[in-house]
Amino acid sequence: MTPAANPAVICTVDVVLLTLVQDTLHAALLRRDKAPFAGALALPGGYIHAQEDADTQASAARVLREKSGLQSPYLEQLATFSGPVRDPRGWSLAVAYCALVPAALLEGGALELVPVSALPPLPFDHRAMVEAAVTRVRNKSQYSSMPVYLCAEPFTLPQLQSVYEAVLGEPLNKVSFRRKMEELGMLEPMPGAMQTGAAHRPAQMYRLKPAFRCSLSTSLRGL
Amino acid sequence: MTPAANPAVICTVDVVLLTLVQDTLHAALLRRDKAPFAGALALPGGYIHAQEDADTQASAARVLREKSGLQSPYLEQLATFSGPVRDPRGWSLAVAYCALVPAALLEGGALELVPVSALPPLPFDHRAMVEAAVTRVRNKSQYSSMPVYLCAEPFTLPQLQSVYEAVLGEPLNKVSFRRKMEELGMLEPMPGAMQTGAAHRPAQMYRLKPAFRCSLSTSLRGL
DNA sequence: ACAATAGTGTCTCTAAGACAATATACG
DNA sequence: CGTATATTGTCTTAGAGACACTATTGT
Repeated sequence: MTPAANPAVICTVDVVLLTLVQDTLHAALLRRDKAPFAGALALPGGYIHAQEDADTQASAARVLREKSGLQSPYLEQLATFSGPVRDPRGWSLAVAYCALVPAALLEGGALELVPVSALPPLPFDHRAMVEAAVTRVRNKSQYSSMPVYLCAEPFTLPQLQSVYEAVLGEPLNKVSFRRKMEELGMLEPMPGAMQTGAAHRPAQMYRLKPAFRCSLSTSLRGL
Repeated sequence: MTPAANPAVICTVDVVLLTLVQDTLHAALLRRDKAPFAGALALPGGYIHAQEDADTQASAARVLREKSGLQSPYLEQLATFSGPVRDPRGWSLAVAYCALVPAALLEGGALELVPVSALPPLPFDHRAMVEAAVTRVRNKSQYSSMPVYLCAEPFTLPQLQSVYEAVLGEPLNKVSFRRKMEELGMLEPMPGAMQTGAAHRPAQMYRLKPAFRCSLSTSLRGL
């Protein structure tokens, strides 16, 4: 059987871009300007460009760049959604990616931030994609440093803890949290950099160790 | 932009079928009878059939059925691999699935079982797929009941423990293991069924509770 | 000096692992 | 009865959370 013997599959990528606004997870939505579902809010997505994309991860990065201007946030493959009915144009396949960025980077863009707990009706199976992304982030937050990418660098440990608490939806023990961050070994204090200005003891500023920066390259086959 | 504006992407599924032979993880390989790589050992895989497949999970189940006769093992989406060079025919995309079956079900099939630690050179990026599957199984074995699907029912707890130990590659504490199985709550003892015949106390036989049988339907969007 | 939050030391409690005692088959 | 493995009870130990104490800033 040759490729031509099968009707073409519509191949796309969709990006669930999550960020934290006022201690609440928000998904970035975009108003569609083309059919199908023109005018509706949906996840940023687009066709895979076989001419230019090195792989679907590159497609997702390109889509994100074209639609939001963002260059290289945390970007991780989520899952692939497919079937004959999810897209009215026909049998389609969408590789969903999850991106995490600090909210400050989204200022002024065309993206609309909506709390993941109050999503409007979404076209395709975009709701399932958002739910998969939120589930993934919540799960990985329990044992990994994933939420770090929701935090603008540099940050203090109390700030980072509140990010974890927002994602997990529950308060964390301060001592345990610091022990955990210590043993993950991904953070390094910035000598002399303190968060000052408040009427109390200043907090040490931290940043990701260089080895963990820009995970675009390392997360390719991470799981 | 219309779908036709983009060169067609070659859409396939590949299945990493894992089983346990003599306490060692083995992957099932098949000798390819068509180009590319005709004659080489490779993962069972095939084109997505947009006419007949309800989604890529169905494609994977169909490929498995056609190539091995297996009906409904544990089947879970792993990741999607893509790019211009992985397939000599052109820019391609393969949704990789991981299947787990007891070795007894593979008797007499055309599949060749090879220890995952001694894979021959594989075409496409099939080696990366096997590695992703093994990593996934090892990770999930630490906290889930995934290895149960490598065990033919009914089984005894000592048998199941040895399956876990084989997958994880390390001995487990007997008391902790039984506590863990207890709290996972997926197993039920079969009243009166004992593994007899050996010169020692017989072991209770267990099986999966019905709710956890045939995970094909439940693992669709499991992660 | 006081208020407020950062950072650390220590106690307690829970859960995992080690150890060991008991149970039950076959020969 | 002896041997071998299943199953269960108990002790020990490591890690997580609670609590509280010290540190350091601005007012």
